[in-house]
Amino acid sequence: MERNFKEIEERLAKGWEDAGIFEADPIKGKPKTFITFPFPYMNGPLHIGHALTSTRCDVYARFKRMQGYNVLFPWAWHLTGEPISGAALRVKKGDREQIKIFKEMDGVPDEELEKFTDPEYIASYYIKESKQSIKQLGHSIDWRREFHTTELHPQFNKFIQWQYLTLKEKGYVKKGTHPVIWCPNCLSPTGDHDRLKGEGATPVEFTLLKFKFEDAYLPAATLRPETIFGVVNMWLNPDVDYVKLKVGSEKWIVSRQAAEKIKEQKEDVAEIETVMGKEMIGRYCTHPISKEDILILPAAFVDPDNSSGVVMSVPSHAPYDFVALKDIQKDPESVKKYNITKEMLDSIKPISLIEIDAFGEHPAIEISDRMKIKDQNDPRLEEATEIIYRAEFYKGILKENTGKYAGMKVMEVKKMLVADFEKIGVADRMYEVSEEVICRCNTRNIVKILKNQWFLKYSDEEWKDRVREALNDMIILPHDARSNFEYTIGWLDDKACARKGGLGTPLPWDREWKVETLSDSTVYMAFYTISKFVNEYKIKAENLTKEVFDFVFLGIGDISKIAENNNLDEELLKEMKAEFDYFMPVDFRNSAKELIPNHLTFYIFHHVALFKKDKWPRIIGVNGMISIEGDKMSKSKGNFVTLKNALSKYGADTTRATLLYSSEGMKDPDWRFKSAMDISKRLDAFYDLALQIIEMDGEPGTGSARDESDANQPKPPAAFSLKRQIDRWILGRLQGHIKKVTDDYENVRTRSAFQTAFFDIFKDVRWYMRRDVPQKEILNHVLDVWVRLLAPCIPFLAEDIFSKMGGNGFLSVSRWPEADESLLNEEAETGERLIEKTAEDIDSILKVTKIKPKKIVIYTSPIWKWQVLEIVRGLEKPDMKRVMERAMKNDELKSKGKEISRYVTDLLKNITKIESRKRIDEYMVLSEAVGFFSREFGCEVEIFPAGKRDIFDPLNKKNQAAPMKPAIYVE
RNA sequence: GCGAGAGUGGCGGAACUGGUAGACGCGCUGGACUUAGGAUCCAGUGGCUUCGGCCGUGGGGGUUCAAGUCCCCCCUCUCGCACCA
Repeated sequence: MERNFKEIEERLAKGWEDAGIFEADPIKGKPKTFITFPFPYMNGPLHIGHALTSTRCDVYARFKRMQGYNVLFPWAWHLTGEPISGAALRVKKGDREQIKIFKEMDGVPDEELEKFTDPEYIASYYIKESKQSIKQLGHSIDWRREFHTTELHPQFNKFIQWQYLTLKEKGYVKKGTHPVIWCPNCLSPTGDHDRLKGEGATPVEFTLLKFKFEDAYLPAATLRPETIFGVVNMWLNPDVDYVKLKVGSEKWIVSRQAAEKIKEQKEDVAEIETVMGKEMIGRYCTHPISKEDILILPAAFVDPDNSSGVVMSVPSHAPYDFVALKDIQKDPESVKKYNITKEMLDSIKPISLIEIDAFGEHPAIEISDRMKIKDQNDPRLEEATEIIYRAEFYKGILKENTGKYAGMKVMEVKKMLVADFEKIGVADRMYEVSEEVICRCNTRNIVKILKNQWFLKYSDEEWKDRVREALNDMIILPHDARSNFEYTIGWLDDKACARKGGLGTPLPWDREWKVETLSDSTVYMAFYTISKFVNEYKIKAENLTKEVFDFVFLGIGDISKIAENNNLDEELLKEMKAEFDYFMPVDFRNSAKELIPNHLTFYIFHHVALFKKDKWPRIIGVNGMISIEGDKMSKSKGNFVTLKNALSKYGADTTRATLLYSSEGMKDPDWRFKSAMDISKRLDAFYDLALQIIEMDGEPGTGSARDESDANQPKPPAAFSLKRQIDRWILGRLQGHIKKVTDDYENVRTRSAFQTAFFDIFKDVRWYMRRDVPQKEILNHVLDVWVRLLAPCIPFLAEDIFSKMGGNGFLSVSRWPEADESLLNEEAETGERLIEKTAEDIDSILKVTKIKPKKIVIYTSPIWKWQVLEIVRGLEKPDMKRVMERAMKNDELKSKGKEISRYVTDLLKNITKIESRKRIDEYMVLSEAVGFFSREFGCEVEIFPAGKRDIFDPLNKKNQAAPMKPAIYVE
């Protein structure tokens, strides 16, 4: 029969939904498992990466449900942040790129696209579509608890406000100031992914050293404030417009571009007038420390876009300065127009202030000579600067002329020096981007100091300690990932938790700020436990006050008063609290590994801050990052695989199995079209085999295994006839598989689980059917266990086969099989191994001799060889002498000294190859399999024990017979 | 640069505490069954080979009776390093 996955999947999804089997309510005394998937962001359709992570959650949910846990697996949607509202705005403006993404990548039809100017509409569109996909994918979700974030959901909004009010109360939220990369056009911080250029760029702090110039200051920007002691001239760009600024009570002269930055970084800044660069050249400013006159010289290399546009010159330690100065000194004519004379130029001499072993008096001069740098346009100046900077920073020591800093290392003195200079009003600071940043809106970005920004105090050591405590009690899967959490907790610093743009929940005490996306996704799982009531009873947002949440989540307050104050039924309030108490904490949460340094760690932080210890998270699972055909998945590359497309192409089971089988641990899985096709074919084959078993002759189809009292428990196998080794073998193997698969699911090792539950059992069943006439009852039982083991991975197919077997109710809520240790059968295992190996050996003999066999004779090992083998195995360091000593003590062996020594020599040669199997009665095992051998090779087969006298043995083969390696004669 | 993970056949990938490397799947080769087969079943499949073996887990050293696995050095790839979902 054809496997029509569409028909099967649609029918069963509806069946599950109609029966409501995935809806979970508290059941007294029944253990629960609470599983959550990080709610997806709805600015586009779900993709195959979401599906990987969510399917891992669903596998765990289905597994635990079958194990008898009351499993709650809810779902919600994340709308917080800029992208949805940004996209809506771009659609409104007719942005072609954006419209193309919606149309071509996401497949949004034109009539829908028209409404995409509204962020709420975009969200609702994708929620609808995604919900459909998740249902189709067979996730066992309790949809009654569905919700979405931001103020678009007033009740959830209240929940986040409760969270933040509580955090603030506890002192985990504070006000702060912070430099960010800022787009002056969008009027918002620009994150990495919002940049056309400058990914990875960060704000860098420059020290401004203020040189008095007439009634103002020239603030020279530098990363090397200690070199102030070596300044001999000043550089300004003659072709640049400078601006005189009022900065507080001072006046600064900086480039026009710098003025715009300073406005974003300082208080009380106003522009006074424009000053042309060339007007200032040839005049003198005053050194802030030595008070000496410093000549201002022209320099084209001064970039008005970089920091203040004012550069101090330290030719002794800065190659640029040295080379530029030399260029001018060589050609005094060029600066004559600024009224600069040769004498003025010649009086400028480098001042050395840093001592370093690798260089002499003037390192910058030395390196410029060494590298034969021609002039200030030489591109290698960059490299020279780098070399000197590094060498001096790590190894340099300040000289006598630096006053109180003399003798100190450069790397140690920086901070102290800046602090000192700031104190005496000589230094200030400004921020600059570490490299050019261009926003997606095509605007060049600057650094802005955000004031009155709200921060989560992740730097708090006490908080961190409690997070570490929580982490210690948690299970991290895979275990390797734990160190990533520890590392993250270590470096985590205060984090801005609110933004001004995009969608979100306003901070209750400062409503112009909205809780940003990584900060409103940390404890929302608690909301699932009450969203059922919110949805069902349409509880109003205004009734969800802080005291209500305090009561439900923390057990604080008097229930009657709270009920009255908030117009809520007391019973309802009680039920909400009971629901929370029952289902919390979250037992299992899973996501991709990229979320460890932020979301997953924040998740622990907030739980620890808000809830009692018994509500802290239990297990976190992580998986790798998915790629498509070996490439990173991205919309711009056009290799974006949506869940919807995968489902329509391959169906749910194939999609699930392909994902689950694609990787394990932290390895990055790769989605390949071909793998999906392979899996699909294998599933077809499995379906055929299952139907074949069901339709086999024998007891009518109900063969497997139910009893009325416990509808879905597999039948105790003891009732089967286990006379044949092959029957004992397959049941024994099955127990081993049950144990392994159970352990794999427990640790969410889906690849291993699927390997065993699908392929390994498949292989065993094939062997069973080939080896002898199969017993229908046994196959029915195997299939019954088999579909249970597969149900978490391929729920539709497993469920369908289960129902075709005549199973009662739904497999999805049937019992998980338990391994029956008493059925593990090493003897049968060894026996089958012997048969398999013997068949292989005969095969290769036939191949080499090219005989078409008329008769095959198999000679099994004599007992004494087993005995000798056991002696060898029993010795820690076997050698000939010790083995023979032992053997000669045995009366049965004594008479065979010569033969034994020959055999032992052989054994010791291949000592590493000895299999440690228990002795079996080979003669009996092979005799039982005579039928199998004759069928396989199409001829008469005889078995003799090699130890027996007077047996048919024309080529004297029997002496070669050894344990697990019978001798073979073919004619 | 820092932290984490990884590098194994033609391919995807196994190998838990060091113990027959390449499980399982794909592909390929041969065979069986077939009106047919892109179906199914069976067998073979790391390289070299004078057919006795020899060499093989990114590269180079080391520990051990025994190393993909442990130790040291180096190379390459992936993810993360925050105001972004």
